[in-house]
Amino acid sequence: MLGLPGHPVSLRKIAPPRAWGYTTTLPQELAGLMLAEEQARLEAEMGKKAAKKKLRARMSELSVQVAKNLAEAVSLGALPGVAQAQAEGGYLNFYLDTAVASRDIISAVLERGSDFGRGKPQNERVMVEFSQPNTHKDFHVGHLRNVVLGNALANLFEFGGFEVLRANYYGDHGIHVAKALWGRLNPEVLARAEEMLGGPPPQGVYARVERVLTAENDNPKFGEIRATVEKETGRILQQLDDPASEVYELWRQTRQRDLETFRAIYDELGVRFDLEFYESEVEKRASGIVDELLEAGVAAVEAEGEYAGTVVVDFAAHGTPELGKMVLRRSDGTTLYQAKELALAKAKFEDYEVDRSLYVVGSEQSLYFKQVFEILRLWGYTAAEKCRHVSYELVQLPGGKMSSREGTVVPYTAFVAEAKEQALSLAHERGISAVPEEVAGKVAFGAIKYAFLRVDTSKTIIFDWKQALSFDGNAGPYIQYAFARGNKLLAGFTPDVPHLLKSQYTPEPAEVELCRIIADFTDCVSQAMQTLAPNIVANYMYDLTRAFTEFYQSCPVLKAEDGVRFFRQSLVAGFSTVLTAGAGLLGMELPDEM
RNA sequence: GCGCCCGUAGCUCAAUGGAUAGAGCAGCGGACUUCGGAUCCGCAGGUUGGGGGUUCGAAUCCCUCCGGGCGCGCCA
Repeated sequence: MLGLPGHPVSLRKIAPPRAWGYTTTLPQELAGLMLAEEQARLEAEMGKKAAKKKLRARMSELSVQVAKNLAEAVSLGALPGVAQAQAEGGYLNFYLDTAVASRDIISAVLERGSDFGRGKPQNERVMVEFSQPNTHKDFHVGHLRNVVLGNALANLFEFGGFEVLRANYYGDHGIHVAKALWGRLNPEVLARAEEMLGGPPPQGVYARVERVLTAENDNPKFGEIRATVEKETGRILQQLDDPASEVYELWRQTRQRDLETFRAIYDELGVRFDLEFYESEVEKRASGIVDELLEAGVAAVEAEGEYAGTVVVDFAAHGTPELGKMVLRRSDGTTLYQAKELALAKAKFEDYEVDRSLYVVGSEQSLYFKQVFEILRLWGYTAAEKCRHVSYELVQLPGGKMSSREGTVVPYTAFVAEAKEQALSLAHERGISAVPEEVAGKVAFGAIKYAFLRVDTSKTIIFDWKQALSFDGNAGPYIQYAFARGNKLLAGFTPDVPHLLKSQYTPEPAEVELCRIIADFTDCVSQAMQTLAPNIVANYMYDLTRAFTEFYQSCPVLKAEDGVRFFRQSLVAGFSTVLTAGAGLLGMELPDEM
């Protein structure tokens, strides 16, 4: 539009605190081009650094001048909605007519309602696998990050127009189960071993047995017990596959009990799954999968060396030596975990015809998933290209890693109970004695979910009770509180878009700012989806809420005269709509009052 | 040893390569007899771990060093 052949002009939104509009850095880019020749000459003369220094002032002067010239050359008529073009420093800014832009965006929100920001149907099916808890082990706050994250991602893809299948994959089989069952079957022996070890045992049978198996202790008697445990857990593991055994029945019952516990947690968190896979089921197909991979030439029997007799995928033979080797079947004929993973992946592709597959799993599995996806690719699944490991860092304690063996995990139930109590006591402090349990729950879960989601997934969360239970400032309840306040301003209000579009009201700066942020919602959600980063939405929610409270502070709504009140109520309604949509994406509930 | 990730204010975190690096907490000082004080406003706090490079422009990209986390198993 500015007649500059061959040079792309990109417009960006003006950096937030400044104004509502678009900007281009074209003047600076042009200044750089215009002085390039001279710079080359100077560089030869005095060296690069000195040349740059010398040209710096002229460069910025020139870009200012170019910006001015361009601003004068722009014909505003050609740019609908733009009120003025202005040179500022080396930037060329296009400012929107904020009154018009504000009315337009509020109207758009009120018209589309809860569909505002929603993507067009993509005609593509994406499976999001998350949570994957192990039965016979405790559910702790580390697992919570996964659930909350996976759920938010699934919501984002749904909102983005994809058909989403939420999948869970329960670890209900394997050595950890055998260990837990041994502890249940041999409580006296376990207690005796713990006596020798001293110290308080950790919570949960699995953790207690695990401690006995790994603790340092020189007592020969203790060594005997340990040897017994090792032998018997091996036996239990085999019996798990024999429905006639007594162990099998115990497994069935304890497994069922744990699955119910998990489901109660998901229910409480407002998370549902479309599909539930079980390791004990998938396992049955694992061996056949290994045969298929052998036949396909992806895997091979190892002839010699430390892996002699196993079935491995040697990535060096397939052009990706950096992935090393992956063993699929032991030399004794039993399969490894990854064989189950591949069997499950095959089912996902074939039975559910997924186009994309997301695996929400901790970052420590990063190499593992590279290997798995590469095997799928070698196997011929084109959808393997669209498999993603959604990696997130662990939740740690100030003293280091959470360890069930050392009894340092923060159990889910204790944490949630504490959060609810905190919500109630804060309400009491504020003089509201009759807080409905329901509201306290929403506030507590809002705080928890927001706390986990606002942080970039690549950052380790150091769990701190005080901080996790902070309900002030940049926290979930701040957002909920604003919503509750906004609600009060909407009693008896009915949106009327045609009327709004005719409004002659000139909004105050706080109102314009709120509108500007509302207008950003669409970009926010698509960026969050594309980068698999729900924290973008969480941070957006905070910005949006902050703009609202500033508006609330400076612009009376109910007390304003009719025309102004109508505009402001429309704005509040738009805010509430977007806030509700964003909260829905994060899996956060917004109480009508609190 | 090799690979991946992280390092931003005292603490916890933001910032599609773009303008004066922003919030919350903690600290200090304030707020209209007006729609809800889980709120708002102000002050103070920064060599973006160090160094080099690329670029008109770097917290962001590249190299290197330092510090921290994780992974590299016939575990799951």
